[in-house]
Amino acid sequence: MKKKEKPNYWLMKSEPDVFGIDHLIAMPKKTEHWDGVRNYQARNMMRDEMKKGDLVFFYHSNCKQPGIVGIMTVVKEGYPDHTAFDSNEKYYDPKSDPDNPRWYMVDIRHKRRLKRNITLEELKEFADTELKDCPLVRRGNRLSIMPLSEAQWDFILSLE
DNA sequence: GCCAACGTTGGC
DNA sequence: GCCAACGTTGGC
Repeated sequence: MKKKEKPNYWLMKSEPDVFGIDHLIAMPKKTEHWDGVRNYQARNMMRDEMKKGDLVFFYHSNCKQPGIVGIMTVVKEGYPDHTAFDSNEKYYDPKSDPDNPRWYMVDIRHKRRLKRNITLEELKEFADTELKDCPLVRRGNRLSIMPLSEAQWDFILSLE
């Protein structure tokens, strides 16, 4: 009998003014490719580790009230970020060659909003306990995609 | 391969 | 808008 694999858990940041959860919900099938990531650590996670069916928190960054606003799911695994090849694109990178792409993305589908937003301020209260290993609540963290353990995921959801 | 300079992220 | 923290670049 085939056993269903457990999903991995992630958190992905985006600026609501640029692409927020409302933008995702407005997309056809509420699905969009997560382009524009130009950081190697985040790239590696999308290219190598994110699997179809994985669950992702949608985090709003660089805004009045940063925090987690919804849940998404991975619907397409890592493939080359074509926006890096197009000089008209904001995230154009001449060093990314279509024959040897430097940047990758995944496709993400909206699952649901949280019943209420869980703010960074609130999450920081657990920086020394339940979330002590989570880079999100550590000062100076700039990683736009990060993995969460199942325990961290469950804990955050329990705050909802 | 070191490291200073620079650019970007993102909370505040 | 400020600025700390961090990643990347490039001279040496």
